[in-house]
Amino acid sequence: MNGVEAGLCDSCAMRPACYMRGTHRAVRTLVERLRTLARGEALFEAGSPALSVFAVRSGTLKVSISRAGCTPRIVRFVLPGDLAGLDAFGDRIHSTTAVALEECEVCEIPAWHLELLCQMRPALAAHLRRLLAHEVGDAYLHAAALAGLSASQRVAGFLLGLGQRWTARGGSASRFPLPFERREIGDHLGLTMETVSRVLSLLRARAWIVEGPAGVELCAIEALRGLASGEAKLA
Amino acid sequence: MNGVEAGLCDSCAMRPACYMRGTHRAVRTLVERLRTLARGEALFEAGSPALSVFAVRSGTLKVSISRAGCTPRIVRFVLPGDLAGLDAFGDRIHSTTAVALEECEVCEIPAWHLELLCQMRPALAAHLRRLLAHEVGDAYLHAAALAGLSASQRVAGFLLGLGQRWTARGGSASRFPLPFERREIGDHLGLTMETVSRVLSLLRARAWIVEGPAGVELCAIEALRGLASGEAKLA
DNA sequence: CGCGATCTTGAACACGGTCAACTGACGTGG
DNA sequence: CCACGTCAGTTGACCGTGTTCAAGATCGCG
Repeated sequence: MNGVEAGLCDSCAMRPACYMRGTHRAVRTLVERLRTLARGEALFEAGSPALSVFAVRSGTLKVSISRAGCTPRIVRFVLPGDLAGLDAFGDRIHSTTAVALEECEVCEIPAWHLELLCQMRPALAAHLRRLLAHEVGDAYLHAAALAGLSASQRVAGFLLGLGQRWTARGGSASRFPLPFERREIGDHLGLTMETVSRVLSLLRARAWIVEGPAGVELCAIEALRGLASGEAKLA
Repeated sequence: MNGVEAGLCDSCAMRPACYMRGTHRAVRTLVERLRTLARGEALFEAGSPALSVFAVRSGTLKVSISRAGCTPRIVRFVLPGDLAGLDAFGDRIHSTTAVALEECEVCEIPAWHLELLCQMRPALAAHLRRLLAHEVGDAYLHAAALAGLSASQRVAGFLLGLGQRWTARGGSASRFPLPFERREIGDHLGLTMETVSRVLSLLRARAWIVEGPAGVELCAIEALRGLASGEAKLA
């Protein structure tokens, strides 16, 4: 728990700030504690006070928002290295719920601590603004996709986007885990489980993807790109 | 241009920071200059360097994002008092385009100036984080609406949401200008112009809204709420 | 007055949702 | 060890919402 772990922290969004790096003095750590979440366990829930920001070391989470009277919609998936709970900087009340999709390890960073640090290190404050601005941009792109793309475009774009995110973490753009249920993918893309299943079945039939226990492999990235951009269709 | 204007600045998102307040020393102003935009003119465009943040004094803008190969989608509408161009804090390149829907007056705030000020005034930095976090939350809610709501729910929710935003600015929740074309509303809600027109026609036929040259009046807020939440339907 | 842009309305179609049946994997208990 | 229940996923048939295409209506403005 003291000292940075090789690999694990390399692509963490909080790396520029994290005190753990290279020190063994627990008292100097930015991270209050390491939390472990079991599959299905909530990291935070909408409506609860937002006191901390979380950096995910391992595992994936889904972040969802519920509107009165409809099923919760997943606004984003959190991969290792991502932050969750940045809405702590809003009204100090979480507007979203984050649930672990598998066993997860997260660093809990008290918001007051982070804010204090921001006052002393302008670069950190700027970094945080950058992360926030990036999240806004991502949300806008997602909304645009929901508003304008067909089911198969959304699914293809989703897979390609995941690949991109994994490469940014030192993984492969074409082979990565897919720890989501069909329903969860649908809740993220504004589709039903059945539609997601149908599209994935077609992609498999075309051998553009292969699904296995370890995740998914994108075998025809270019074809998927054509599909996502609308140049090609899944007749 | 020096000194705050009564009313105009009262509900500005930058009010806690704005140097104009109560001073006549032009050199102490946070605002670099006041820009006037004609209808249709762009405040900034996607891909261009993001050097400033803008506070809108009067007029409304549309902020849109384009994905390759499809028509631009409007991610939000900017009302007087709102900020535009907060994505300046991301990669220093605008990811969106902002276009005036009518004659607009905006305060241009250089990003470097704002950042400098943030270092000296932690409260301002926190305020900015709050604005950013709020924008994330709004974008998530919008995405959830696009993913899960029917056409009439979206339109009703859009009108109610606009009313809310106008009340926050000291206006009326039930009578406000509607300077958007059908097509623009559709581009925002993920619908076609025709569908927006049909829904609005039905709302007019039910006398739940009245449209005039001055804008729109919501005559049956409760009915609209029921529609937006899905309890009622526009048969 | 006449042109163009916006808005409206209608009719046919297609995409994705809904409902339902079936499969296969996994875990529990007889 | 197999029977059973459960749950995720698959696949099919049907249907409804919203899109598409097309024809007018309305309004602003030269």
